[in-house]
Amino acid sequence: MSSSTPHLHIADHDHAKCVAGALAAARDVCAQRGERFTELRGRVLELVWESHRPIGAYAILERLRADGRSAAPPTVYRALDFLMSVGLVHRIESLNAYIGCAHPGQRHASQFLICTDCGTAVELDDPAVAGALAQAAEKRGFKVEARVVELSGHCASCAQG
Amino acid sequence: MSSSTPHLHIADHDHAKCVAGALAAARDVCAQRGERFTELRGRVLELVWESHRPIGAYAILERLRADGRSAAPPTVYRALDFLMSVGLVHRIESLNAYIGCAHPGQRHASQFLICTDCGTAVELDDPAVAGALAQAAEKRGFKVEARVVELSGHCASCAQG
DNA sequence: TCACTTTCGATATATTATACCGCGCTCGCA
DNA sequence: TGCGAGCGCGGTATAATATATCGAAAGTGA
Ligand SMILES: [Zn+2]
Ligand SMILES: [Zn+2]
Ligand SMILES: [Zn+2]
Ligand SMILES: [Zn+2]
Repeated sequence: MSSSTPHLHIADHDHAKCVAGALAAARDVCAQRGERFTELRGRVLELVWESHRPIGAYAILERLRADGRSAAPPTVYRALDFLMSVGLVHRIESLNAYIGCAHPGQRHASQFLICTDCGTAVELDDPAVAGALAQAAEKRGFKVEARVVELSGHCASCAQG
Repeated sequence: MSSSTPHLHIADHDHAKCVAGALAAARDVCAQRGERFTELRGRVLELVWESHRPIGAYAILERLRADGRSAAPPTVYRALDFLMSVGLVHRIESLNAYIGCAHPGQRHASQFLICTDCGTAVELDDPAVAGALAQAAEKRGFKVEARVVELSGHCASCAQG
């Protein structure tokens, strides 16, 4: 009910393939890094990829419980922390929510375009933005370790679909 | 104790003047917009400007109580919401904290450089960054309404002062 | 002074996140 | 094949951040 999906404005796509691809990439990344891709971690990643909208930790928790599984907040946060540590999930700071990484296994910057109408978040890896940020920081002698770049507004479809 | 100030790496400056300037600008902004700059709002703004480090809502709350004033969380959040609504304070999403705006009363973009060593946050209004972001969004037909740009790392002084 | 609006005090509660403990499974290795 | 070290996870408790709501007080304009 509350979560009946507003139209997904991301160009139509085969979302099952989308999720399968994410899970396959996850297996690869973990194998390469000698990390364990457990059943729980897989399920949490799957839930994060349920849509292209950022999802909150407690929403993930509810879905785990709906699976019949016993779960508490640490269950979710541990899995999310792991998935973030290996670069499979990003945290959206302005929403306290999590989203699957669009470029798993690749070194990349990310910038998010978050639609406040349909809720979707698109991850960019825009070199001009990354470059401008790097220059701005360097100019002030600042050594960057982490970047949060989140633009909120209206996606192309919602703005005037 | 816990909050004994680590060295402030912002180039030495007369911070009293810094705070006084912020309060004066605040009066102007509120007068221009027909908003009331109450004693509480002034005190909260002063506390936000206590240093150039982002400060949490509950830290502000403690200081209000230390003044002998009765205060609860809504006291602080109302004042912060007001100050943000008139552009005198920014929220740092990646820290759940608040900082005084460096360009009150002016239309500006802002990007923050947050030092994880000394805690200071510097607000930039870098046109190249703003331009690159605007272009990246426009290219995808995205209408931007709000921007969160926060780089964490080491400031020039801390990196190798 | 009176009606109206805004600000504020106060209480309760929601939402997001972490600290900690102990068990059992996995995996490397003898 | 058995064993120990470490990791992942269930479970409980609690911390940290934020909002909903209501009524009283104070400012505002007529
Ligand atoms: Zn998809
Ligand atoms: Zn949209
Ligand atoms: Zn100053
Ligand atoms: Zn520093």
